[in-house]
Amino acid sequence: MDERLHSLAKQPYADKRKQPIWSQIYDRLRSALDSGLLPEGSRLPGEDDLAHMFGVTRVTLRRALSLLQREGRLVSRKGVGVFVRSISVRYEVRETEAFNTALSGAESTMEALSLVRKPASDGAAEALGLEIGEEVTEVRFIQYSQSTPYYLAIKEFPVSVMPGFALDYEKTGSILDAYAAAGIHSYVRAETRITGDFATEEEADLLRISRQAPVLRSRSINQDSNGRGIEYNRGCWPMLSVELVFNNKTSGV
Amino acid sequence: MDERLHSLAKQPYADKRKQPIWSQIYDRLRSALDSGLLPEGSRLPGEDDLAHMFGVTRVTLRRALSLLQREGRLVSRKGVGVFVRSISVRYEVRETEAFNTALSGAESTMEALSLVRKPASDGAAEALGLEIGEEVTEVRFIQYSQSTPYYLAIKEFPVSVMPGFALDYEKTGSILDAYAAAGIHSYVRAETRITGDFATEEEADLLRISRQAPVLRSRSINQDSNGRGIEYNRGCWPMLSVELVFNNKTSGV
DNA sequence: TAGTGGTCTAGACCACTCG
DNA sequence: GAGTGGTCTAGACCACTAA
Repeated sequence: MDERLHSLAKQPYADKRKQPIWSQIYDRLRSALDSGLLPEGSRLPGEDDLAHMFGVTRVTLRRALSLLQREGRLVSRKGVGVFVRSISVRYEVRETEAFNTALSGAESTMEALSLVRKPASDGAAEALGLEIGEEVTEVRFIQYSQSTPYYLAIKEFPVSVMPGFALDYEKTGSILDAYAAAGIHSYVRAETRITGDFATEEEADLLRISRQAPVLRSRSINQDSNGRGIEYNRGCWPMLSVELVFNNKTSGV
Repeated sequence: MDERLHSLAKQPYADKRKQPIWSQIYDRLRSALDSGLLPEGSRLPGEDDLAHMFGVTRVTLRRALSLLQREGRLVSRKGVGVFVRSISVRYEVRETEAFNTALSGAESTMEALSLVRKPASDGAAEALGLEIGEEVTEVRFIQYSQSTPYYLAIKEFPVSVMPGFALDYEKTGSILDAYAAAGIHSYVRAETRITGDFATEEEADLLRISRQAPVLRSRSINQDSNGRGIEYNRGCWPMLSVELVFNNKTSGV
């Protein structure tokens, strides 16, 4: 398959006044990714080799690579190489369903990174109506699909509402069960706020995307049936790998 | 104020093993933008001058500039210069309110770019449950806030539901009035889908952002009180200039 | 015509990773 | 130590815009 990449690289360029060379290289690499010529997880040839193959300088080649990195299709690891990141499909995340981690037809695993008790963040305190300095149980999650990380979340649960959350969650591994153990059998996603941003260094490392890659962020509030705030959630996806779906089933206005 | 920019540029750089020079230049330019040293709409010195001021090559300087351009804080116009784009605040767009153009405390103007009758797009046909080839009235909008464009929209209204839309809208300039003229006095935002993407060339020109700048996209469906699809809307914001807010007022689950 | 941003080259040195 | 990606330089030519 190195040979096929060579033949892709050796084609003559179109008039560069119409489309810059770096953009043409980008197109060719993208087609190589789409066609499976460069399969997910595989390593690209070194930048020196690639630049030579495409008949350009490393600077020009890197311009094409960096665009693919920002899109989340490639990831570079310093001193190691450039790798194809699996992006496959855009996941549909239904914000209005019973649980916000619902995924459309893709097996996914949610893994807790940390679980600590601490004072509520400013955002959580305001959203949940907590006193200053009031404590929450903070859990950090990362979600994988086919071993590719694609979602980060920080959830805060007020200790005053769910004093046993840490134990309940560690025992069952389920947030819904921890809700139930605190006597909460129904809740509603009261508000969701969506913004775009660029990944922080930590987020980029965890999601295995390049720094400065754009991400979608959500901040949401869960309330129990009495309107009491029970969860504040901050989430983050690589921009191109998710589609958020909001439904209103109510009729009339 | 050129003098203040000079003094900002002439400060010595920190250890470049800790933070690359282009990143340090980025930080200084950003602080110049935040502090108002480079006011909105103003033109930056030429790249040759800036590079000389910061003691680096144009290539290095441009790396800092391009990041600010992708963020939508700067816009370059070939043969003219680099300008400060007003970004000011993040607009809150409440998707669940009566009308999706509701803005939080900012005077804004919506301007129709075009109004044509044509076969429904694939997305509209599927979303609104139209026959193949069924006609819609398509209206393209651009929304400004303080003369800065920040929202593009393409709306499709089925001719079968609102045969007089074009005339009604042109007469009143109001979508709600055109709804009413067709006998629709209440409707609901049935579904909204949010994705991230990069601006197309046309979008970048209209929104006055740089090419390859990330954008937030929405695709939404309006239904009348009988559940009939009456509008399909595709919208697009510069990624960093909007916050989308979704509320669920229903209690219980 | 003069000045601007957009592109590209041919080098160079560095920090990092891994065998 | 060898190979990798990350950064930076000092030039150059081009297309575009406006006076």
